[in-house]
Amino acid sequence: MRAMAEQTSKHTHVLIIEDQHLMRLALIHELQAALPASIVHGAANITIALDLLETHQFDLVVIDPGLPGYDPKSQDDRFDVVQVVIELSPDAIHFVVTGSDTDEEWEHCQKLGVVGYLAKNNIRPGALVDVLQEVAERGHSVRLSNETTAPPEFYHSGLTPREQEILGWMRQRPSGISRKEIYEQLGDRFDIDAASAEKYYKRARAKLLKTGLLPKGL
Amino acid sequence: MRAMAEQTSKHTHVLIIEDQHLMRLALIHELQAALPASIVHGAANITIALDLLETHQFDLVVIDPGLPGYDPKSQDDRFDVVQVVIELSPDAIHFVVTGSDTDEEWEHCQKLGVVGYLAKNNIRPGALVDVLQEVAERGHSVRLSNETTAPPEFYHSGLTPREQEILGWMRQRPSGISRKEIYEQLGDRFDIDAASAEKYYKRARAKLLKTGLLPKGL
DNA sequence: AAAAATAGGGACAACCCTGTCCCTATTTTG
DNA sequence: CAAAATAGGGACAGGGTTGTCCCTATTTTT
Repeated sequence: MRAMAEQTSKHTHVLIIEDQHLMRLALIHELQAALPASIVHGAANITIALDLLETHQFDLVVIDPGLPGYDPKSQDDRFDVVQVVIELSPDAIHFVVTGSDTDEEWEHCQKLGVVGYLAKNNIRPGALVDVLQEVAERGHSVRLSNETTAPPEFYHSGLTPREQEILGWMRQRPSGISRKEIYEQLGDRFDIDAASAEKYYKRARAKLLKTGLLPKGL
Repeated sequence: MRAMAEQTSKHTHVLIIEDQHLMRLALIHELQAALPASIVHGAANITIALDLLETHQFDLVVIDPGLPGYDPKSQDDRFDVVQVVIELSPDAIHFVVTGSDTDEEWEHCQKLGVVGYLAKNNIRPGALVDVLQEVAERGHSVRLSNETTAPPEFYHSGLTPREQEILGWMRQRPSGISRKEIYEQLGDRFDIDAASAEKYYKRARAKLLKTGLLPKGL
C-alpha cells in the first residue's frame, strides 16, 4: 500500500546511511550526479535508517558502519549494522563506505551481500559513476585506502565552478604538453568547445591576476 | 619574496589538510561560504601540506590528524601531524577535525595551540560560521561527537537548491505550527519574502507530485 | 623568418535560479 | 458561518553561468 507510489516511479531510490553530515551530503550529491533520475534519502543514524528501510523500498543502499552508538573498534558491531540493513532491503544492492577499511572487512562484508566496498579517502568526485559501472559489469567493486598523489587544490571565491574545474585541470598539466592540447582534452571531457575551455582558463587567470594571486604554474 | 603577493592580499588564506576527498571538498566549500573573501588551499596528504606551508602564509589551518602513512591508532602519530603543522604556521589559528574525537585528545591539542576541535559528525552545513565566531569571542570552540536527532533527508534531482532547502525546513515543521509561520521564519532566515518561501515550497511540492512522490509530511 | 602557441580581451544568446507580485479555488480553523 | 490557511497556479525582471564566436598583440617553437 504505502509502497505503491514509490514502485510506480521510474526513479532510482537510494539511501545513504552516514553520520558525518558533510560526508553524507557529499555522497548524496555524488549519487545524484551519478544517477540523473534519482531520489536520494539520507539518514544520520541507524534509527532513522531503519525507519526509512521499513517504509520505503530502495534500489541502492550505502552504509558507513562507523555509526555512533556502536563501538568503532568492535568488528562485530560494524557487521551488525551492515547485516541488519541488508536484511531489511534484500532487493537492493549494498555499498559500504568506511574511513578505516581493511581487506578482511571487505571479505566479510562480501559474504553478507555487499557488492561495493569503498575507502573514504579513495572516493573522488565523479568516482561513483565508475563504481556503479564496475558493479554492473563485474558484480562488485572494491576501492581500498590509497595514498594518492593528488595535486594541491586551489580555490578562489571569485571563480565560477567551471573556471575552478578548468583551472584545476590546467594546473596538472604535465611538462611537454601544450595548453592547447589540454583545451582539447577538456573540450572532449566536458563536451564543450576547446575554445570555450580556453576562454574559461583565460578568464580565471585574469581574475586571479587582478587580485594579485597566481599559483606557481600559472 | 615569494610571500609578497600573498601578504598584500586582503583575502583570508586557508589550508585544509584532509585525506578524504569528498570531506576535504566539503570543508573547502564550507570555509568559502563562511569567509566570503577567502582563498582556500586543499592538501590530501602531509607531503602536499608541508609543501604549501613552506611556500604560503595562512591565516587558518584545518587539520585532520588521521592521515595515511600514520598509524591511526597511535596518538603520538596524530599529535605529530598537528605539532609539525602548527610549527610551520605559527601565525595562523588551527582547527582539528576528526572522525574519532576524545576529550583527552582535545586537551592535548589545546596545549599544542589548537583553538578549534571538531568531530566530523558534528559539523553541519553552515556550522563553521558559528565556530569561527565562537573562536573570536571565547578564544576556542569545541564540538565533540554528538548523536544528533537529525530528521531524515530527502533529495530529488529535479529540485533547485532553494527548493530543497525550503522543503527540508518544512518537513521539520512541528505539529501545532502552521505553514505560514514557517514561511515567515524562512523569510526571516534567508532574508527573502515570506511569500517567496511559500512559492518555493509550492513549486517543490508540485514537482514532487508530478513525479508521484511526496514524503509523508507533505 | 615563418608558423604555432599564448595572453587578454569583447560581444552575444540561452538558460536556470532567484525573488517579487498577483490571481483563484478549496480546505481548515475559530 | 466567517476568517484564515492552504493548494496550485501565472507573469516577470534581474543576475549569474555557460557556451560560442571573434578579435588583436606578444611570445615561443620550428
